[in-house]
Amino acid sequence: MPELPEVEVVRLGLERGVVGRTIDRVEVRHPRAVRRHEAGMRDFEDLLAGRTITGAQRRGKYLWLPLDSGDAVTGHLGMSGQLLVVPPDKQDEKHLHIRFTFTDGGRELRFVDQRTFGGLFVVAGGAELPSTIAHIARDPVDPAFDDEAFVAGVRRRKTGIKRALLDQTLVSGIGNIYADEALWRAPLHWARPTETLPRPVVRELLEHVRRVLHESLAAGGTSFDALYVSTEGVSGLFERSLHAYGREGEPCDRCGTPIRRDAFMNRSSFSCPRCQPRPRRGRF
DNA sequence: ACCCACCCCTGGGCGC
DNA sequence: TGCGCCCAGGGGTGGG
Repeated sequence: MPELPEVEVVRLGLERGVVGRTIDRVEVRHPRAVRRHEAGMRDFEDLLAGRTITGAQRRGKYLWLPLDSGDAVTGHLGMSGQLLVVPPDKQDEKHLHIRFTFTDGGRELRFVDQRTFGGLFVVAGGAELPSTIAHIARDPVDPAFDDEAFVAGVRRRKTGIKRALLDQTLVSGIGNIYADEALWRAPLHWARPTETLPRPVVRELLEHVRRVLHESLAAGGTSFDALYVSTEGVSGLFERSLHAYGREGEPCDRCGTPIRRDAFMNRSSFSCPRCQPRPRRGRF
């Protein structure tokens, strides 16, 4: 389940592995892997053949590769998407959906996705910021992220704090794992109403978000269910540093109380019942 | 303008 | 051993 640190690890791999290279051919093997591309998968293939990749960019969990044509190959890894840079003679992965070969005959770029929640598309003139993802907010690792606008935005919402953290139009890059980890560190209960949070508390929470994202990035990300790997196929090591996510029944690292799991938003929320007590009037 | 439920998908784990 | 069910969950969409 790639979130910001995992996607950033992939972006770094793309920067090393495909930037500056010229695409020879693109082969789409699964129609659903090409998303939001009106003209269809054949057009996707045709637009990319012969183009040179000039960069590797990221906003939140979205990635894009600007091309010398001014277009951009844009994509989201969804739950299980992988962008692998592998030797051409390596056996095809079971869920290999899109293959990019290059004019230099070197390593291929492969989009592999078991659950097909992810996908790629070409955005015309999207080299700067693809229009399709213009609604995605900057992420907390972005130097241009506006902390005070985020604080004000959170306090304007009428929702629970975890919903706000997961809202990619308010702040991007945070998914279930890092939301739970930041809330554990804060510590705040996931249902705490946003409008009751004092400014300094929101600022502090933002710092916890930043810190956990940076720490995870330094560890190569979290490979909780082995579906996330780098472009080189390497798993991240941050799972061993998680305090809340996936630790139901295990003792809280702060107070020893067993971590609880709540069903929420069709997913799980992990928290410490003692450090993160339920608010009296929470937004569940 | 904002909030939220629903749906897309596959494989691993588990109970019977 | 096999079947069916649940779970993982980001984000687009459409309804309220």
